[in-house]
Amino acid sequence: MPYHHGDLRRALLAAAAEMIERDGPAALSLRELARRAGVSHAAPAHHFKDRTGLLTALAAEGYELLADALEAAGDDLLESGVAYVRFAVERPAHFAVMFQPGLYRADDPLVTAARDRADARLGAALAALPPDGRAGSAEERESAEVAAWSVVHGFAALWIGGALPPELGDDPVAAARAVLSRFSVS
Amino acid sequence: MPYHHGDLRRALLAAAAEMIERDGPAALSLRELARRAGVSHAAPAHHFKDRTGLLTALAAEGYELLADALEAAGDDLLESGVAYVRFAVERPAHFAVMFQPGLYRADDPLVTAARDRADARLGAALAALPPDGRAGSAEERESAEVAAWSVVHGFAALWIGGALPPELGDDPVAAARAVLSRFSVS
DNA sequence: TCCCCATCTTGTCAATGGCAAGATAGGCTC
DNA sequence: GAGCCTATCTTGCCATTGACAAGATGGGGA
Repeated sequence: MPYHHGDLRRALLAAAAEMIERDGPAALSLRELARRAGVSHAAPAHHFKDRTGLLTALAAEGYELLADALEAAGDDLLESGVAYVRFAVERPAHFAVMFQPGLYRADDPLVTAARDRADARLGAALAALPPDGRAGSAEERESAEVAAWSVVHGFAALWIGGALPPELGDDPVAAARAVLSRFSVS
Repeated sequence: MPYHHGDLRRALLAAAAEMIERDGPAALSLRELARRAGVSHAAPAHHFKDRTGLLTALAAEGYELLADALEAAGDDLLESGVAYVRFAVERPAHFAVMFQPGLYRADDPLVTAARDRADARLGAALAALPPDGRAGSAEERESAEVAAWSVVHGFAALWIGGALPPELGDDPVAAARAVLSRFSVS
């Protein structure tokens, strides 16, 4: 084992995601991460400063991945919603950290930049709302966009939390497509 | 200060909710709780066994409170949704714990009983869907119910997380009413 | 060749959760 | 009213953790 790990930062982030996915953000231990990576207990501190710093890096990475997923989905509203859910289900650790701003430094430049990118993609998809092009007042439009975002986010959160009825099946993406396609705003 | 606190269990639960509301479930410290209640560091263990036990009690209390709120809202779908959001905003600590099953013992009898009660009330409100009484297939009905629940839950989660645009104002209940009233399923 | 600095290690400290053993007191029985 | 019984609370202890300080290592550039 070389003195220099070579890719410790990435290894720590991956191990952290795995650990959070299994036992939640509260169970994340820097020392346990270090043991898994085969380095000393103080090595992570050099890359992330402290525990909050690691979670901050995870959140930034999460927003980047979410932006990528939304970008790949294009401007179609339904496909963007499905991509949002797929991201949440495939990266539950990132998702859990991202939407608990108290866990990390939400005003970190890397985080805000990535979040802005994701928000822009989300806004572009929501611009397709309503499909027929008729727009009401600004308040009505705002309410409709928030409603659309809420369904998608709520479905993802409830699925991850295991709160949804088992009748939906075990494929979250298919279930999301079925549920979201039934949604419209008047 | 008497040797016996008199109402330590309730005092600890209240202090825990306050603490979680400020800094999240991860920041909850049994010893800090004990200090605030003016008891020794091991006193909480008698009432809750361990940290997980305290969070389990909080989750059970949360489901009871949610069931109460839904009960007071009656069978009206919109009012039930607003009540759901009001509960989440007024008791963010309970809400945060309840929907992170990894934090507590989700199979605890007190938890499952309270959750069943809340689920029953939720189901009763969702039975009013769709308003015109025309029901499609069982799958379509399931999708519609999950969609309705998802909007409400997603709105509450995003509001608590501070992720929603400030244009919605600072009154979550009014904003929820505006957003949810614009929602319908086809 | 030599030095600089990013990377990693060892050592230490306060705080935390959890367990064990004992002290206290309110209430019940007789 | 005397004595016990048990829920409640305390003191003491240990392993683990996050954070910090100081030092070791070695790759890359001047």
